[in-house]
Amino acid sequence: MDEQDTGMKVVHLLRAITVELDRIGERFAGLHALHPTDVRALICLLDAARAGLPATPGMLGARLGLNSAGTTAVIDRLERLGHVRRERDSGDRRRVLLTVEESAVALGWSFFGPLIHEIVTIMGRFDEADQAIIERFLNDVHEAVAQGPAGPEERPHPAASASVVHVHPESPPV
Amino acid sequence: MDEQDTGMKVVHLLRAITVELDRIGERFAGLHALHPTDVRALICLLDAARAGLPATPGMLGARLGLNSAGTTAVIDRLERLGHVRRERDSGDRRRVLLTVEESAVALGWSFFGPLIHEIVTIMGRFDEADQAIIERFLNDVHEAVAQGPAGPEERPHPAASASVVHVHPESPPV
DNA sequence: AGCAAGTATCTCGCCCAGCGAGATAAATTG
DNA sequence: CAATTTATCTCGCTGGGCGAGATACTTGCT
Repeated sequence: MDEQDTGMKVVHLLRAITVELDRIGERFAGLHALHPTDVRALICLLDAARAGLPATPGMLGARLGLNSAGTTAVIDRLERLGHVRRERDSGDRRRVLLTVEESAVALGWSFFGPLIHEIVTIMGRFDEADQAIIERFLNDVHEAVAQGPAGPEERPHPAASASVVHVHPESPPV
Repeated sequence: MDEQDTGMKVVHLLRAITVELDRIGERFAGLHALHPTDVRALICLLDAARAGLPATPGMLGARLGLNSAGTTAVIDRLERLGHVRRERDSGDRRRVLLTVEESAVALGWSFFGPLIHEIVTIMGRFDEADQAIIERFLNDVHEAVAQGPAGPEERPHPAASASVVHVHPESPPV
């Protein structure tokens, strides 16, 4: 087999995995009366919590590519379901801090736990050297996708990039 | 480092890659006056075309988890933009066959081409044995995610699963 | 053949997520 | 302490997607 072919096969596998993970997220959303956006928001808030960073509506909206109105709506929904709580920051009283409730954490684990366990198991079937190779590969891919395709096409603010995007009326393909 | 830790690191990398690929898809959508759903539809149609399978609205709607009304709307939008064409199946005249126009294929490559090239390049930096390991790993992960998390929870029709999902009013989290 | 049942797609009317614009409240600066 | 900046929320609107039903064609039954 040619190296290019293996490369393309890997590209398609990565895309297929992405599609499936999206589908799983949607299923999770449907099962718990959430919208896909709400799930993304929860993931974002849990990431922040794990990293020990304070989560605010502003940061959440930027991360999700929503404007302030939409962000308020997402938080309203999650709060109504009891998954997050708003608290005024006592230091800077303009800010609202978002904390995820225990229920949300448990909810996430109950759904994604088995899948995570499965992937850890798959990793366990490789010896340490091979695990290192896999990790290196994924790291490289992550770096590649993190800086976006087609090189630095445009990235005004690293955080709030998705809010407005210019549209080329008719960009001639290739 | 402990094996579990490496496993979890890989899980987080996979999730991060998924998030970034989603973001890239959204950016692509915004740049070309498409909705995320339209992009997913194009990917789906291109996959079918590459596999040599006939694409119909029914199959597309099932794949995207849309009902028939939504499916019609997606196709209307793509057709209006000149990315797909409807053709009556001469054999079974109830059916409509969808063909993607050259413009759509070129469009996809112009955006995702560089990213694909980058990943192929990354793969090229590994020797053949390591490439095989990476491919095996991704294959295993793909199988794991393809059959969904938490085992066979429910899958009435393998195709049209996402259309209706039962909601447990309050499933107690583990 | 001819009619009932099944299948693939489309039309109509509604709901609600997200957007743009603007309001409010608190911190910072001169 | 007024003016400006920052963080969040409220209001009205657009449009993607849904449920229900219509339409057109195929297949099965007698």
